Amino acid sequence: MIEIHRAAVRLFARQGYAGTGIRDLGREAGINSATLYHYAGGKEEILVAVMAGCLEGMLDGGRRALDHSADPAVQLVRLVRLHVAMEAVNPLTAYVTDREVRALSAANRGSVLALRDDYESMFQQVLERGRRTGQFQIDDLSTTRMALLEMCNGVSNWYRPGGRLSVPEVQDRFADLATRLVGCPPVPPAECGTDLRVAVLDSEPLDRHADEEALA
Amino acid sequence: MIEIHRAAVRLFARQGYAGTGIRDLGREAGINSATLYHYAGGKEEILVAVMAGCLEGMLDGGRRALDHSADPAVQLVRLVRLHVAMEAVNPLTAYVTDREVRALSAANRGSVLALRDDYESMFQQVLERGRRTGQFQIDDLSTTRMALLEMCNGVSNWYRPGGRLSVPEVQDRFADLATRLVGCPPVPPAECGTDLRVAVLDSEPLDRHADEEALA
Amino acid sequence: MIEIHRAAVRLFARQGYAGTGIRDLGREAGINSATLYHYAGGKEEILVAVMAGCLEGMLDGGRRALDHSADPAVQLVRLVRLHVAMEAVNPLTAYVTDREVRALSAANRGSVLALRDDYESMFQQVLERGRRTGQFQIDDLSTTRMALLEMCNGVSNWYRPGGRLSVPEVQDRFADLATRLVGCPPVPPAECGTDLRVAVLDSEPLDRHADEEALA
Amino acid sequence: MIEIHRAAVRLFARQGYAGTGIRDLGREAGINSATLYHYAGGKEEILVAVMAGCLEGMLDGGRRALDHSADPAVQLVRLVRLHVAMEAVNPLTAYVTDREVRALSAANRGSVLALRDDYESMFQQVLERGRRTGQFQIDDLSTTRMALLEMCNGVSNWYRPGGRLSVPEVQDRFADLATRLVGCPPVPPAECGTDLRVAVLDSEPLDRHADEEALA
DNA sequence: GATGAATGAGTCTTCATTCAT
DNA sequence: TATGAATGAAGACTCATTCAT
Repeated sequence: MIEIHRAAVRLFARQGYAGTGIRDLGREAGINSATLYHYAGGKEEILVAVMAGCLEGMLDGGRRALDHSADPAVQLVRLVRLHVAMEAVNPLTAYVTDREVRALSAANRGSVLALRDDYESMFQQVLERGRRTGQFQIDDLSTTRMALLEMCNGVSNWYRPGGRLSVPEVQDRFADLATRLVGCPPVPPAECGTDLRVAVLDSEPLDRHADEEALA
Repeated sequence: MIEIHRAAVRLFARQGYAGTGIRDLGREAGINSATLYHYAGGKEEILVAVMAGCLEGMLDGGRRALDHSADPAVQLVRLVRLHVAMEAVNPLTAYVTDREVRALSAANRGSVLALRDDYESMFQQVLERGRRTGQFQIDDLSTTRMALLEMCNGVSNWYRPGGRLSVPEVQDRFADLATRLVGCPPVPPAECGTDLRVAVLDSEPLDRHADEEALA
Repeated sequence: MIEIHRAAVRLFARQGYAGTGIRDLGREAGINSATLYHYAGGKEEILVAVMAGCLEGMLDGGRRALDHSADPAVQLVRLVRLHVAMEAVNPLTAYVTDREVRALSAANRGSVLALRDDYESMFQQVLERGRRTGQFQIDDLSTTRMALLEMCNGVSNWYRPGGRLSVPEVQDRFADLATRLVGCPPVPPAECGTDLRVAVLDSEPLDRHADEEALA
Repeated sequence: MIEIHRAAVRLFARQGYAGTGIRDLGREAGINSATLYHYAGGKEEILVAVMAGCLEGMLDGGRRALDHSADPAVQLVRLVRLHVAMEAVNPLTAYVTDREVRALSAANRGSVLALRDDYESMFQQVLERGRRTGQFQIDDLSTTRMALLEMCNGVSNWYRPGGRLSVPEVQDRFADLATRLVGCPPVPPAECGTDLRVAVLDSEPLDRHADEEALA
């Protein structure tokens, strides 16, 4: 049930997975904690479903970004725009997906990490090709990739829908920052996907009242 | 006792604060869990001590960085070099300090956040002055500050002492990335503090056997 | 659940509140200690419920005793007969109610003491009026009230249902002792409420096997 | 060490034996809890010593009271005057002695109860002889004895040195109440021991600041 | 004589989970 | 479909006691 996932994301973001009880989840979702098992199958199953949904959304978006053009600069900007939009539109889901991997049991952690590695390898490949073509001025490829990803992941730490900046504004800023980071000129708007949009995930809580200070 | 703090940081980084029991802490430190109370006074006290030690170390370093020169570019690079060194030399302590704030009770959270805000305002001020002097090309100041800090904080996610890169090498890379981010030319080595070093914190675990996969 | 309260009264009377563990309570009630929380909500909640039930029973009885007649001598004897019956019929509950007030946390202690003060003020008022009318020969009112109440409270220390004396016999004795104490002639049976009876409280243990030596 | 016993009585009266930790005792006495073992030998040993001291004091006084005269009325009044004085002069010690018997382990409980039974049998014998001589009008001897003792024991619940009444005043009141209870005329002052005094026990705390509300 | 260090067993309470209804 | 009841294990923390110093 969608409402369960939303309640879970809200609480996991606020208190952490380990710090959230199954009764908290039930109360937040408005159901009995035993009913929660009926629908969602258990605490870890909820977390896995949330993470899988988020990572698959990012993978889908990433593949579409790469398909659009063969130019590494265009690809990078489109990847970043999509990633940032995902974080900005679904900050709580993205936050939980990024930070609670360690809470998973070994088996689930493996499959989630596989998805994450798939996703991150897209960035790696684009950076490699951009350096090979001479478009990117990158000193250490791995360091740059990590820095870029951390910078983008961080959006879920501070951005909230309805805040000072619109999602496209955030995308513009980060597209600019990303090209600076790799040392290539800005990509003209025509090609960089200013129209790229991202859907609200099922697991993303809608109510903006209760969790404004979720991440302090 | 220092060994307790080290054990705590090791486990908090691996399993999270809420996911770590005080019996786990005792076992990791090689003492009875009751003895732990004798020395450290409780689970949250340990976390607070670790965080305060880390943040005060960063504040001290940051103040020294700013004192050295009035040039924003120099200040920025020195701030980044120190911050990155702190994260690279004490990755587990920095990681825990960054991510477990929500686990604190209200009173402790307040004082820890005060320290963190003090620290982050140094970056804010340097960026502001650099933009005012025209040395930095910054679109949105707040976004840039967050991106910069997230990028630097991320070092503790992937760097480990003894890894492929030395700490000075990481500092060099991030100094370069930071100047790119703010749109200013590289700062000549003579002024940017290539000699800046950072001490190993008391709370940073030394043993590299047990936590290789700590953050997966 | 009533059985939990009964088990609690049995053990609190035998070992004291602080000397009784929640596992003891569970074992005595025949349930898991976690189940006890499901029903009773915690150790102190149990004690508060027991005390409130007892004191409210005494207050109700006391009010009825005063309503029956305006004659202080009649009122006194009826108060004493009811009080003594309550102690004799529910000795363990009354014993715990009287002696474990200090175990309560501040908030609960306040409300319990308020009930007790209400009850004791009934005695005070009757004694005052009896002295004013000249029916009672009382030297020091406060001392007499304390002595009278302690004497009556003490019944729960030594009386047990099914013992040598029946409850009405104990009532007769104490009615006599009370009139002696205040220096007034015996009240004729017709008016003094020889028919006053008291109900067994929900919290009073029924089983007379396990707690014969409860109060030694 | 006397100071340890005093601290213990203060805390046992306020929080109960089971509710008082050995570290509390140390803190109250101003010494380390390990030192306490050196002098006093353990928690229960302290309680036993306090109780024994109190009961032996009462036994001594009781024997002297009986030796003075063969008249049951005189004996009763002298017993009561001494008992009440003991409770009034040493209220905390008497309170603890009366109420913490159940906290003792079997062996110690036996010997303490033996002392208490010895003491109470004095009252029993006096009452018996008074009834035999026709001086006392007693219905049920056992009930009267319990009522009398409870009434006198209760003094430690509400009397505090330095309060509204002096000790001799309390003695006067209770001597009067006791004769009323047994139905004999007042005993002339000349014979009833208006000069009977009682010593402050070693275990009785002196400081009246901290424990005014000890027994609420 | 006095204490800090140390601990196993205990404290109350909450946990995730199952199951009969 | 949905839940109250139930529990063993675990949560953080305190206990009375011993012992080397």
